[in-house]
Amino acid sequence: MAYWLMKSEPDVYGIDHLAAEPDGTEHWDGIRNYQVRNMFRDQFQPGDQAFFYHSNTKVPGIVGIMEVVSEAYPDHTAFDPDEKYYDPKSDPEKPRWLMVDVRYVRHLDRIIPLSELKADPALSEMRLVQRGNRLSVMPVSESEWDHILEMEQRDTSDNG
DNA sequence: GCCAACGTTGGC
DNA sequence: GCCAACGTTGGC
Repeated sequence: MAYWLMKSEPDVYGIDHLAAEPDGTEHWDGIRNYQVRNMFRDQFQPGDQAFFYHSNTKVPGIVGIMEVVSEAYPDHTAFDPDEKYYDPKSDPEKPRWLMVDVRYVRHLDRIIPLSELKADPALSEMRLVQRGNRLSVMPVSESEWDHILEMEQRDTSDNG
């Protein structure tokens, strides 16, 4: 089983949107990056776990956990001219872009902000905290995953 | 809103 | 195949 981190802007589609879906399940569409497409195609498996990360917001950070519940399949939004991420070069006969289904698992007990992830030496190898990283989906190692779940339980109050 | 960093496109 | 121009991402 693999671990992932997947970014979304909460104003567009946040973890509360996913939690409110029927069965907490929705497809993760709109990916138009080849590295991510290849990860979907070659590495994503049902049962994989993923952090839900809120980007482009006041406090960017990890807010919850979801589970991958499908293998990769064609992203149909690429075929629809009315869609924001329409790509005329993606042929339905030979789809260029893929998506996976994910299911809401839970919110974290607290948001773990990017600033805290960046400050933690144990996470210095994460793509997320490295300069100029622009991937919206990236792998997380098992040790990083476990470490972040330990951070979740950490008391961050000043005199706690 | 700014802008650094990066991926993609397309002329040559 | 090179690389400048352009568009996008996303933290700040």
